[in-house]
Amino acid sequence: MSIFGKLSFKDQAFKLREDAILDATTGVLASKGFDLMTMDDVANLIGISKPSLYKHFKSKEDLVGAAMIRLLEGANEQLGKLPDEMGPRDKLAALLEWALRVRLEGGLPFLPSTSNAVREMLMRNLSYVAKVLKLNSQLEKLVQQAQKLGELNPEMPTDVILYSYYARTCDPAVDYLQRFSKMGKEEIISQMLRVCFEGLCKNS
Amino acid sequence: MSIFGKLSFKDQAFKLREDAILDATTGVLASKGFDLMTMDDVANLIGISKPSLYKHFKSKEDLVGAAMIRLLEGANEQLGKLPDEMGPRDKLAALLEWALRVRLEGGLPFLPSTSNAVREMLMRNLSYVAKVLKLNSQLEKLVQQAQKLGELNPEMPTDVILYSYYARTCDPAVDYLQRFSKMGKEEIISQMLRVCFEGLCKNS
DNA sequence: GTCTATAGCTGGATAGAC
DNA sequence: GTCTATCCAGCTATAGAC
Repeated sequence: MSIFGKLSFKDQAFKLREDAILDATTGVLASKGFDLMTMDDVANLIGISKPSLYKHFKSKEDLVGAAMIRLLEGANEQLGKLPDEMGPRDKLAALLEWALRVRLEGGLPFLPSTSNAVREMLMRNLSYVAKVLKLNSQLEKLVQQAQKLGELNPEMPTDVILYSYYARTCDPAVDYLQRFSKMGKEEIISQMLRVCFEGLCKNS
Repeated sequence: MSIFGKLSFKDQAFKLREDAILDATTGVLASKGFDLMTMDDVANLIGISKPSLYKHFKSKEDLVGAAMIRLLEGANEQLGKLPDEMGPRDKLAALLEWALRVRLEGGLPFLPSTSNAVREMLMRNLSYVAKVLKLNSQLEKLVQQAQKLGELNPEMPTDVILYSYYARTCDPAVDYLQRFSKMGKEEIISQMLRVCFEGLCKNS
């Protein structure tokens, strides 16, 4: 952020390295989860030593928080890209599709569905909380609009829809399908979208 | 299992103590998850020392496996209780309802949705795997029957339905509703059942 | 800034007395 | 079988040399 052109190289390099660290963190988190991820895992994966890692992020909590924040920023950006003429339900579907694709390509699930402790840890990260709240209010509005238009069930409480929507972004069925079925990524995504909106009953 | 009446008292007492240990294990697992659960947690909760705990279960993996096995046995028993005249879809709904009620009352989620490592650990427990396979084959049959009858979407792959069904038993939306909504247990259960079978769209 | 080395702690598992 | 006391591995985080 220097006003001198000279330093922006350094800043850029710094940013690149941080991005590489966050990539590695994301990968380890996706495969082992927070509790089993060690700082050595991350450091070794990018070929630096643990103390160097601590120069960039002052704690494990801080590091994981940064990875989650980057994910939320991606979601936010994705949401902003959607054309204005798109209906609210289609916007929700498109964002879910994006989240599932990220996961299927080795990224993180949107929410730490897993553990209470992880959730609480993230909630102590004010920067993370701010981004969650921002995204949440956008999504809540979309759900309400969709309900008014009859695109989503108007008789269902908004929070039931919203939380169930979040839950689909980290649905374990995705992992099972990826492991035990012959389906490809895109087919898994389209099936999950269908299950989410239509349920298990509907005859098409 | 002695053939002498005398010893059955001892056996019964032993069984009771093991049940108490498994209750405690279940409670700790439900609140902290596998990785953060310590043997001290369990031992302290029932007022015995760690070595005593190890007399009953030879490792943490063994202990958690036993708790999961007891849960699966409960599910199996529940399934067996359902009247024969009940349709396959209603049976699936009734079992899901039971699983959600167990969870809302502080029990364990059906699947270890969370972690890869936990799943692999359980898969090394042959007794657990046997029970999973047995339950799975029953549920798969029910899904197929329901699809034939048109009670569940016949055009959807059976494994998509089955895995999504499993996923609903550990749906994080339940936790969020319990924490952030004013809904009671029974209302949460009925809403989750509706979301599962009807999806987020359907107008009732 | 990067490393090697290590402090400090926690938690699984066990030895050995009673 | 129950305990106290302890071992040992692995992890977060840091000290201190270069």
